[in-house]
Amino acid sequence: MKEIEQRLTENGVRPTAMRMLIYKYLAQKDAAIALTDIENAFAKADRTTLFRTLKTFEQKGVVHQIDDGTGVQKYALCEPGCNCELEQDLHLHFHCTNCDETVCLTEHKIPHINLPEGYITEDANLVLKGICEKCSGQ
Amino acid sequence: MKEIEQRLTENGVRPTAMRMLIYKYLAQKDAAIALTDIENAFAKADRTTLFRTLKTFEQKGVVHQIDDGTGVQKYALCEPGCNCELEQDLHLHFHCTNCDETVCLTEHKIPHINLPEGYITEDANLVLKGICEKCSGQ
DNA sequence: ATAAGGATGCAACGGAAGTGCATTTATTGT
DNA sequence: ACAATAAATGCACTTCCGTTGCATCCTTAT
Ligand SMILES: [Mn+2]
Ligand SMILES: [Mn+2]
Ligand SMILES: [Zn+2]
Ligand SMILES: [Zn+2]
Repeated sequence: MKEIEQRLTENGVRPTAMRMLIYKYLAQKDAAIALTDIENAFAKADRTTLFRTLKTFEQKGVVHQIDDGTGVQKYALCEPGCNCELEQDLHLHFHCTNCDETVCLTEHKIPHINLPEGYITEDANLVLKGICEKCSGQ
Repeated sequence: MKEIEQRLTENGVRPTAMRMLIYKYLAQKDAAIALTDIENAFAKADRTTLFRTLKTFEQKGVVHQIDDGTGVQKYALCEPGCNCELEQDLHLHFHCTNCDETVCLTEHKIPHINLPEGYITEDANLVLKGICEKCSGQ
């Protein structure tokens, strides 16, 4: 718990009780988390607070947002040393169509694509979909 | 207009007046189209009809859906010979953060990614974001 | 002409993101 | 310790988009 407090402080996020709980919750999950998930896990807290906590985390580089194509925004903790706010940690994400979970594949970066003249690429999002390792029974 | 009728019929879509107009609208646009766009273009038609038309088109392989990360579903006509319903035409998409338009880059396929053991990839979505050729003034 | 099936229109629902404002809690200066 | 200030939280409400149920209209086949 002390480490969480420190981590938040380092990133310029004031470590309130709520925020540390949310951080802890994110840390113990290996899949990306939607606002609704947190809402269900913390029934007592207000949705707005959770929403704003995620936005604060995102802004301060504690989490990064993931668009996996399901239509709901998900979030995952940034790796230590991840510079996703600078759009330099373009790892890809995998969405399992069986268990509906999305995970970061931080080791797999998005390959560089050569576009025609005139296109200036500033960001990229690559989502692979299929069956995850848990569900494939492998 | 005759060609549109034929195209729809070929794909097993009954060519009603409304549907041909929507097809024509999609054909004359070079960017991906959201339901709201069509709604604005055809003020007289009902949202539901337009919605179901797009779903029918998608199901019959006339259009493919595009998730560009903006949170709104977009659609674009399938290239002749595109087998996107079989998930074999995995071209990438470019979303311009300046003009907010999204285009198909049908010539650029999503590169194959080697995943760890256990992951079975069945589909992929790659969206590049930045400045499009129109907006870069190039 | 009639029956059947498909297309369209109207109304309503639901999920999720987001905002304004009041209230509570923490921080700072005196 | 107290007042002033700022930040965090909670409540209510809104908007946007996708989606569904059901009634009606139109087209097609018998
Ligand atoms: Mn990630
Ligand atoms: Mn496309
Ligand atoms: Zn899975
Ligand atoms: Zn542009």
